[in-house]
Amino acid sequence: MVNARQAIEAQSDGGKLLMSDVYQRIREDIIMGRLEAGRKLRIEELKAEYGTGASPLREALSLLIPEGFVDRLENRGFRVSGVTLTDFDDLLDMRCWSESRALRRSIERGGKEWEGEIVLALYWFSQAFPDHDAHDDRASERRRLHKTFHMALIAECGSPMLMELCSRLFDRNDRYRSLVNFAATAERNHVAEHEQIVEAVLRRDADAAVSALAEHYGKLRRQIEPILTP
Amino acid sequence: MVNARQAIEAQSDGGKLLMSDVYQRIREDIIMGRLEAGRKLRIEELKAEYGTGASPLREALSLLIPEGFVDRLENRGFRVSGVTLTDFDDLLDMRCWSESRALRRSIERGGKEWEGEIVLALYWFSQAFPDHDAHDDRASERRRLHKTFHMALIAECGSPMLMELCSRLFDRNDRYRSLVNFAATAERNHVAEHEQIVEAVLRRDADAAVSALAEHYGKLRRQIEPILTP
DNA sequence: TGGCGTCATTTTATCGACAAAACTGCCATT
DNA sequence: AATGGCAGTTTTGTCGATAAAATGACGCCA
Repeated sequence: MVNARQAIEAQSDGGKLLMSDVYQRIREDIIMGRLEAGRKLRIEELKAEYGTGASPLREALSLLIPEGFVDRLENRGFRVSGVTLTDFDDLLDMRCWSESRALRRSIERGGKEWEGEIVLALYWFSQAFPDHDAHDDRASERRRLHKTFHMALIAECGSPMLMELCSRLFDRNDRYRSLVNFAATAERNHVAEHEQIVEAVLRRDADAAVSALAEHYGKLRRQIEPILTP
Repeated sequence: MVNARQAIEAQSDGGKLLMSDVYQRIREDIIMGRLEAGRKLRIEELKAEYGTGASPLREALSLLIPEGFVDRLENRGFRVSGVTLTDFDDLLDMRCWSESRALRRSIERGGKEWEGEIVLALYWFSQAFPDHDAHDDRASERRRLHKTFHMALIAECGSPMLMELCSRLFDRNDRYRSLVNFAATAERNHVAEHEQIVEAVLRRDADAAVSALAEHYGKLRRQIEPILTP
């Protein structure tokens, strides 16, 4: 769970705060599965791992608690929050209806430049994809492009709160994505799935777009199920 | 055997950690408007006010950031996040559709004991209300009973995440509620508004319940508007 | 008057230290 | 063999001190 750091550090913008840096690194490490679910987060260990003192660490972990990535027990420290099939199903349901709403409103409100952003984001994502590679920074970059695409879809929904909700749910979902191994992922044709959504969006066919999106999100469910049922 | 420790834990919520206590106090102070929007939160001031060191304070404030109650600027400290009409409208919209969903699902799934909880919560709320009083602890108690009632309505939606979302939105909304003075509040017949919702719920009339709920939430909009338009 | 650099003061972010709590391994007792 | 203390070790939560950054005051000069 260590050395893919430079890329993320470089991207962390303006962060003269030691704490912001460690926050983003821990967050990404949890999302990418480098810090596995349920793992104890001992302050001394993290100090060595992330090269900082206890105060920035504790602040960073505190930020991650309301986001649902970290749990805390009184006098028993921090740990990475768990992943369960029940939680995933809840998440999937939340995502389907909140993004559906956001997508419908974007389709109503979005103009040509919105369409352009989507097409562009899809292009970059599809470029990144064939080059599949389980190596950490590649995976991080792919995740970034994937998120950029999905956020572009709903960018014109007109509600900052709804955008933030979708963003948070997306990141929580990526914890589950990182659980499926790469072979399984390669079975799906991700680019085609996304193209299908875009095609419906460009036709301004909200119903088709929403159902393609739901279908897209639902596919991970079938990959996750065998992993989380013991 | 009930030992003393459990009793204390049960009585003081989140008990032994100094930080949990200060977290809840600051949170409530922001929601109730005792810490007004935009106000600078200097650590030294807070140390005196809440009687603790810098570390618990910074952790508590960090928890409040993702919840949207506190903003942070690099090397410029913390401040209470702002309230605007735009933000309120976004919030109102989010609340209407997320609680509508939660309420519909509760009406589908909830049983007799769910109905009982609602009736009970309404009873306690209506008891607390006529005794109106702008005094702080009364206001806090009324807020608590009001929230208990609304959470009881959606308690059977079956989605922990949706419940948490509604809970967070409710608390953010209460910041706006605390802006309207008590005279204005007294003009409304709060108990009647809530009874109307309950009546529709007990008839299992989801459409009527949802629209009564939306109507209820919308009423604050008219009270807020003159306050936030300068 | 009004903009600008400089210096002193305040405020922030971080570190190291310490008391209290939790965990661990061991031994005696049943 | 299992249970229940008991001491030693780790780990947590909090405090005070300190360097870096921001803020504010003041005088200088156009």
